[in-house]
Amino acid sequence: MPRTDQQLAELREESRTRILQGAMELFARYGYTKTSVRMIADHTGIAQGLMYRYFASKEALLRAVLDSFMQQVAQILAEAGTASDPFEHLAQIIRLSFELIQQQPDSWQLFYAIRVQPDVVAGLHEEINILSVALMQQLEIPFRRASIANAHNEAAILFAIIDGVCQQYVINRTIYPLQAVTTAVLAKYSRATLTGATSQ
Amino acid sequence: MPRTDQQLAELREESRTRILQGAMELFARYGYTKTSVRMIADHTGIAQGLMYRYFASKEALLRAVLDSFMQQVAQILAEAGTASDPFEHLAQIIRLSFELIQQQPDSWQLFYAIRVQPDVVAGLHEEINILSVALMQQLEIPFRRASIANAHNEAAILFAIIDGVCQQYVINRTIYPLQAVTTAVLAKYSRATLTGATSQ
Amino acid sequence: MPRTDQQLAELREESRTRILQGAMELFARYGYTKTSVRMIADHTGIAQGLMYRYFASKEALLRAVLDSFMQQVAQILAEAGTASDPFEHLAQIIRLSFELIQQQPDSWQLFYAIRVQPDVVAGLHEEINILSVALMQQLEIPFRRASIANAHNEAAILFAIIDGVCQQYVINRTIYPLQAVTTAVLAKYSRATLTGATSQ
Amino acid sequence: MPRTDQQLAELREESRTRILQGAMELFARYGYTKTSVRMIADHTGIAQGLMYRYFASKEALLRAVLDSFMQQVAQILAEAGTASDPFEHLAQIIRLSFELIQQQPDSWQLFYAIRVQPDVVAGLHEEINILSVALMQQLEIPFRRASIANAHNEAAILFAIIDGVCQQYVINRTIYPLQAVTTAVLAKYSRATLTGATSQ
DNA sequence: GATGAATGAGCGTTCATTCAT
DNA sequence: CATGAATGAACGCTCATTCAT
Repeated sequence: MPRTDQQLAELREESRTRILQGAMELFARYGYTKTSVRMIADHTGIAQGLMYRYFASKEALLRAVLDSFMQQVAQILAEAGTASDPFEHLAQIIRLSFELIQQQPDSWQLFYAIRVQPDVVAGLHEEINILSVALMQQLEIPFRRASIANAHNEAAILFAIIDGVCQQYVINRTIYPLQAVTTAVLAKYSRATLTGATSQ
Repeated sequence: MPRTDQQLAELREESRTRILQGAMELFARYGYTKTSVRMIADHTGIAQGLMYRYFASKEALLRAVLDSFMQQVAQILAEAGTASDPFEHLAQIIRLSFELIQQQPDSWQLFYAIRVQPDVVAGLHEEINILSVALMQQLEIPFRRASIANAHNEAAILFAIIDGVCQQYVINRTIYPLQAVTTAVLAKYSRATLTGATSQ
Repeated sequence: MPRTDQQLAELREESRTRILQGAMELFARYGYTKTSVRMIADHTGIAQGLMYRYFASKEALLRAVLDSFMQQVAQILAEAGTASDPFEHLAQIIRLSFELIQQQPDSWQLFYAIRVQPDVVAGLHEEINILSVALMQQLEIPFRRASIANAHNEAAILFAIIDGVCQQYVINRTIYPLQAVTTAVLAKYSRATLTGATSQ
Repeated sequence: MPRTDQQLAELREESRTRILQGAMELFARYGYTKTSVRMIADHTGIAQGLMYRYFASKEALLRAVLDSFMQQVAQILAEAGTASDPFEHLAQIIRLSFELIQQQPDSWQLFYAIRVQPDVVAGLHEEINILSVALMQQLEIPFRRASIANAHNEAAILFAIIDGVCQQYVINRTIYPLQAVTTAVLAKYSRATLTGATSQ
């Protein structure tokens, strides 16, 4: 008895997700280059050939993995600013960012690695830029709401801090003092500091 | 008649440099993995086999490329702090960093790519860490001399800013507003701001 | 529709056998070193890469070839001594040995070549020694049963004769008078000679 | 001041000998395939290119090495038979053979390895055959002088014994009981045994 | 839809040989 | 005569991709 279209669609969706999920894990753990299609097949329990029904190539799979990751990140950060107080909003974003990096450092490492590699995935650059711009705009909001001068540049600098700290952490997870730096960054972006108390 | 020792040494030095230089360019442009030994040979105009007279392996070549780069960077930054005024010192370091990234963005891109890729070169992580620590210590000096509280964390944050900004620039050279950000960072680390004038 | 497990097993078995067989022929004909993986692929009509699904390396393939050969030899010689009379037993072994060398001289040649080459295959030496010792022990039995003095040394000498003759034959198949030598060896190890009739 | 022709000839001869000697050592120690031309150059202290002035190729060098070895062996064995008594003559040959193998097992191992390898050196087979035949003829003499029946086959068998024993020894130098086997072979070819005393 | 055996281009590397000096 | 840097064909091997079932 043939399956209904819906059943087929579900089957497809499940396989696709399984591959995507498994690839994400392995790419994150071993890096894109060192992860072979066979490894993905073994890890996910599907046949090698099947991957090519869902993704045109290994590179396309990487793209899908990164798309999924970036979408996730975009969504999480979009939901970040619930605080009405702009300084608290800022603090939330900072805290959230450093939590995210701790939760799945491997994925971020993959992202960072691909991001600096020119031309590994055609067209990915643009997407990454879109994400970056979106994040920076998110970041700009609280500065603007707090009437901080030069909100755009402030956002760029905070973005750079977060980026830089996250990357240092990812590279050197055991040693990097993420807690201390988090505290320091929060202090630097506290109401007291930003509104000009004597010491920052 | 055999060549003299000096002729030989010159010949060797020239070939070695040519390979190193060409490899640097290609690694930076296409990434380590996507650059094949054949490509290096073709690009530099030497035979494939010759590379192995000067470098034990493709990996050793990468190491040499990175070592050369890191040594250069370490030296430049070590000579950065000539100003007696700690705030000027800070400004010098910031300016210099952003100049360096503009001067050879390809090399930095390669460096950033390798840095987040675990295990591409055995033992390289340690070297990179040593460099990072050295740079952070350089950065700490002016904060300390300026009697800024929590100099260590301040250095970490400034380091993150520079790292983050440089990486953004490298990824998106044409669009990233490096000038504006430089100015903003300099303002943020000016005497006026750090010693607590009303607005930062 | 995926193949059934049995179909798969058959497919695999056929490929494996084909590679093993082809490798045996080429190794025997050209020697291990001069036989390239490409040659084996071309000769057997399979793709180069496929070999590595069945054998971990070219060396592993050689090992498999030799193991298969040695196992065969060990089994054949183990079944050699069916005669109740020790002298007839001896004669059977001698005849059988010289028959075997005629039946597959190439395989023996490969075996002899590898045997004198130290370190071509790690750990193979021990296996070869085990086989040698086993064969010598086989050889010792009839001497002992015939109450010949110094059976151990007699076995060593007969072993050397067989080895020496086989090797000469293999090197120079067209010219070496294997028949005549076989007859002479049989005479030397006949009951009459061994039990001390006037002439040997 | 130009050198005289004779001086040049001596220079040539010395270089040639040096290469030949060094190659022999390395071929014997590591085997032909595993010895690179560079290794020979380093070992002998001459330039790589120089080898090609004296030998057309690495293979030609091997040929020369083996020629030299075979010639040496032929000469030694030719001088072996000084005893007037044919049985003593036989004993001398046997003893000498087993001494030779102990003196330079590496060289013999090289010889054995090349000998069973088809086509490694073009035309070498014939030379080896010539040597074999010469040695067998040497061996035949005492049998004939002792009026042993079937001297030709007896020589073939003794030749096989020596060959087999030497090879076993070479393969397994530390374990093979060369002394005991030597004694046993000498006993087997003693006057008493050959002329038909009761036990062999 | 799913399987995994099969393919073959391309990789990093070695090394006998050549050649400018 | 002697040197050793330079060459490039060939090696063993990997792995993204295809295809028969």
